[in-house]
Amino acid sequence: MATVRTRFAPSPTGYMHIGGMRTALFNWLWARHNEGQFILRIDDTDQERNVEQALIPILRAFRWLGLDWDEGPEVGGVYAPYFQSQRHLFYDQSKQQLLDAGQAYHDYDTPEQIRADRQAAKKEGRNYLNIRRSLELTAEQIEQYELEGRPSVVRFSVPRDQFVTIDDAIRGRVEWDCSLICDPVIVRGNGSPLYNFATAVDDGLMQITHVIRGEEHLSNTPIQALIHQALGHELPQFVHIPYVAAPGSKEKLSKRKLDKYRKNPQFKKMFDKADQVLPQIGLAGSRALDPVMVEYYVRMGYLPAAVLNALARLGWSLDDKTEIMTLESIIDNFTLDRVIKSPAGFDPDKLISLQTHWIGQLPIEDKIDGCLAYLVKAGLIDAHPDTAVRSYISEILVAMGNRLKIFCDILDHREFFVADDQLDYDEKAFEKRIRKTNAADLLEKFSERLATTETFDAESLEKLMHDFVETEGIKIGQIIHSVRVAVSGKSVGIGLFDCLALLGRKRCLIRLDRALKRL
RNA sequence: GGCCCCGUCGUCUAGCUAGGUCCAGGACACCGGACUUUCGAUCCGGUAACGCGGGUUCAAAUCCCGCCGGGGUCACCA
Repeated sequence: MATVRTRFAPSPTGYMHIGGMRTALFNWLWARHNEGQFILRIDDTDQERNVEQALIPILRAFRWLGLDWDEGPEVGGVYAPYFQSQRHLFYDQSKQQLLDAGQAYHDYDTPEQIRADRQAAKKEGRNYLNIRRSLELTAEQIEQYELEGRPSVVRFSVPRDQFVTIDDAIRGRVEWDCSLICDPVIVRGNGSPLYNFATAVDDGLMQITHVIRGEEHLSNTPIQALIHQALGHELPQFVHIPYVAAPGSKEKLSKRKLDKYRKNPQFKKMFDKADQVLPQIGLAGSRALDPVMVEYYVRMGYLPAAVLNALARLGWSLDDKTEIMTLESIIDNFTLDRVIKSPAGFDPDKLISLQTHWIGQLPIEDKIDGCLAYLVKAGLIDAHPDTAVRSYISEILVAMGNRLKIFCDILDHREFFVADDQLDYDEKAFEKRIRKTNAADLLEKFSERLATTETFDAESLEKLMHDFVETEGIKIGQIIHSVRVAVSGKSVGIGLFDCLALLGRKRCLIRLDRALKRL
């Protein structure tokens, strides 16, 4: 059996689409599962801008997830070049082959003519089929046109008396009536090839065995199949996987609908989080960074393992139970027959839950490193923390437990890093837990206890609290919330005694005092 | 509108190829309870789905037909 060769062919857009990443992942997975090759090819036939620049975020996304490519940019390969913009020779050759065989022709129709044809078809309510006027031209007329320098495109000549059939690995047998298919333009007036043509030429030349792509490409598959056929290529196995839909919808996830997504309840959380975090770490607002891009997850502090796990579960499953999977396990078990047919809505909540799992698996040192980056960027600690700082963070992380889901969540606990006089108070919490409850008296007394107690670890502090409550003859709820707000500025957070112990006696006393003075 | 694809809890999905063990399983979310300290933490529990209508059959989520619904795509973009 031939070696499995899959490919992902991104257009250099300057960012990596999360749905595209999922497609890339499936291609990579299938190649790795079969010990075949995964090729990265850059579809830049229509690129005016700086391709190299636009490619950086895409390659970075691949590297971040640990998806390596056997052939492609930077690594080369026997089928080089891997940029379509550098493959004109091949396209010219194939174009000529088609032209010579009468399977393609120069079309001299003007855009105006074509537009008129389309409108006429629409008006009459029939399917638009291009009119092959240029085929009626005499040799003299063509010569005349060429002399005039009249522009022409090259169209592939669809055999209108046929049916094209493909046997898709996921959809099964799909058939199209060629008499309904327009002759596609394969080469522009300026000589550059078009997607459907370049793709078929390259997939054939590069010996691609499996074309795994989003279902949205199903409709241009007959054209590619026809071109393969005309070029004498063996047809690759087509694998049309369901596209990734926006959360809670069946619509394809699209970068153009960002404004709409900001209102999507699930996506909204992600946007809000970015709005809150990014300014703190010196990045512009989330306008430049959104959850449709892989970059978002990188910058927010998600784990590759989590994103990989979530992406793999979008349209694919191992069995009826397994949710948590390592990349190795996914590779081992990844088969095409377990890919689902219907669109898969991207679920941010599921991602978070997977992320929570994977971050929980991380060795503490890695967790520290992950959080450190955010603390440094936010200016809360020095760039080169000593071991004391590291172990302080370590203790905080232990106390946080699964409250830390994403690395940037560490910024929700600024209270452990800011100077005592810089601590911000949540005014609503302060009002409710301190001002309204007339907590001043109790806080003062509690403060005295803290000042005199011998040991200041979580356990003894808890004991101290219970003693205090008993001697004062109050309920614990009457004091504990006030203390929390006084020392941390907020009403929620890690366990109170862990919080007090972490801050240490001195800071607790200063903060308690400061809170009292605000009254 | 033409062509094509899809349709199981709110969401991701298992089951459908070889009909019964499925009054449909798991996970996330949600709701509730517990933890005589909060919580977006932890533990426990609960609600919740085979789009509709016909067939075939002793038996259908699973097979057949029709309908309805959703989506993708119709460029000298990829």
